[in-house]
Amino acid sequence: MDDTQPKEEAAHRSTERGDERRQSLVLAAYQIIAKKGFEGLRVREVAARIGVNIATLHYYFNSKEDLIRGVVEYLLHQFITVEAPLPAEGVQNALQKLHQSFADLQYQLQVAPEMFVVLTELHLRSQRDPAIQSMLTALNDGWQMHIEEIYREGLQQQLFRPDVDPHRAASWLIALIKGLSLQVVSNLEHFDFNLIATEFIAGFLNPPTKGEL
Amino acid sequence: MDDTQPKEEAAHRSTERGDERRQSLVLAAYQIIAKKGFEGLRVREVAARIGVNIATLHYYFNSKEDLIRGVVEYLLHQFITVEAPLPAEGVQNALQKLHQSFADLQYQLQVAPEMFVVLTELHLRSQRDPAIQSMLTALNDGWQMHIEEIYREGLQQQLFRPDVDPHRAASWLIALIKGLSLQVVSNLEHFDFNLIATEFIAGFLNPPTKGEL
DNA sequence: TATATTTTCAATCAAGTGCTTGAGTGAAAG
DNA sequence: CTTTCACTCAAGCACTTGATTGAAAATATA
Repeated sequence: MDDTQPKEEAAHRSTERGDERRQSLVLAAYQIIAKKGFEGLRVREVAARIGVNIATLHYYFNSKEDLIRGVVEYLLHQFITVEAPLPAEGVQNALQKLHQSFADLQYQLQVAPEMFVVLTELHLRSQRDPAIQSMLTALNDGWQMHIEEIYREGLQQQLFRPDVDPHRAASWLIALIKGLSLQVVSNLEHFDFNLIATEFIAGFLNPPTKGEL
Repeated sequence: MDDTQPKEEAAHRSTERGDERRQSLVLAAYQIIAKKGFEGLRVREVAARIGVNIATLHYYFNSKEDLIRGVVEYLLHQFITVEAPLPAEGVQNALQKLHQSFADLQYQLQVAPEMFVVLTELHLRSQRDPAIQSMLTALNDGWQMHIEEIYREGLQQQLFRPDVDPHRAASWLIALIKGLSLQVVSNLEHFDFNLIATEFIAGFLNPPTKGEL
């Protein structure tokens, strides 16, 4: 039996053509959510954007919630893919890794700002939807651990002040990134991420680097 | 003439009873948005919560959008009231003011977390609604200036490193606060604001205080 | 080929959705 | 007593929403 989850998304077998349809529907929904929020998501519009009938959508997704689940999975996959260990071009030390993390995020924020919009939508939804809550938690924890690990590495390499707490430092960084992306996405302010990365990381450096900023 | 704005909210004269009704409707809408987001806001429910007919609601607010405008005004007023200069119990230096700002926010986050939920909802809406966009911008700028001023003060008092840029420091603090509140509101993490305030502020202190953390 | 399965569609439904209509209410002003 | 006023409501209008149906078309399988 392949009932890995009690709630299966749809009662159709996996075919190449079908999987493509599914994916394109999810993508369409994702784009609509990015543009109009969950508030503005209509299954009719999702179907129309692909050029299929509503019933076709309901053939692939039993319900609107199912479709949304697909969107969440798609987003998380996107995010994780980006967050994944960089195509190692030589060994990097902790500092370089931190810089790289900032650079990745800046790139994503430029190239796919909708990702952060939808992510924020999910943040709000997570209050009411335990399923989204747990998925967000998982994403968050993964991110947190990734950053924490870098800080631990940096501590071992004695790059940071010995009193730096990896957990707290990582929490900060994540909160800061979320806040910044919120500001950017809302067009309230634009930031120079290189500068931010440099300054933020410098705040934890081992020898208090005077005048290096 | 008192046509300060072209779009008046409703065609009714201001009476004590009427203003109360208006306010209670706005409050009800605010609570529903906090609980279910804009996605879950129904004018019928707003009216029902107060125990009046839908038509009564539409007597006070020409449209749902009008009602939402009222909510935004209410929220901003709340926020500004909180952000307002503290009941000065003696003169405070810049450091104390920064700590106080953190304390205020922590208090609000505990006492009225919905405020931050709705604020985040507005952040997302601001992409599509220029009116909200400008209101948020105004709020943000006011906040930013307030913090910047504190930093400038602290620089003058030589409390901070001379290379600290007030604008950037304030931007950070605001972004950090927004990120933290997002985390807290989503139940992803809980923070010790006193600790955060201390560490964050310490990062900009003038004599790099070793071992003070 | 014939048979079964998968995919698509037009048409439809019940339950909402924001908003309006027209008829009132009691209190104050004339 | 009549008129005016701010205010309230039951009823319902026009439209939208997520979801379903039954029958075709497309595709695969025997």
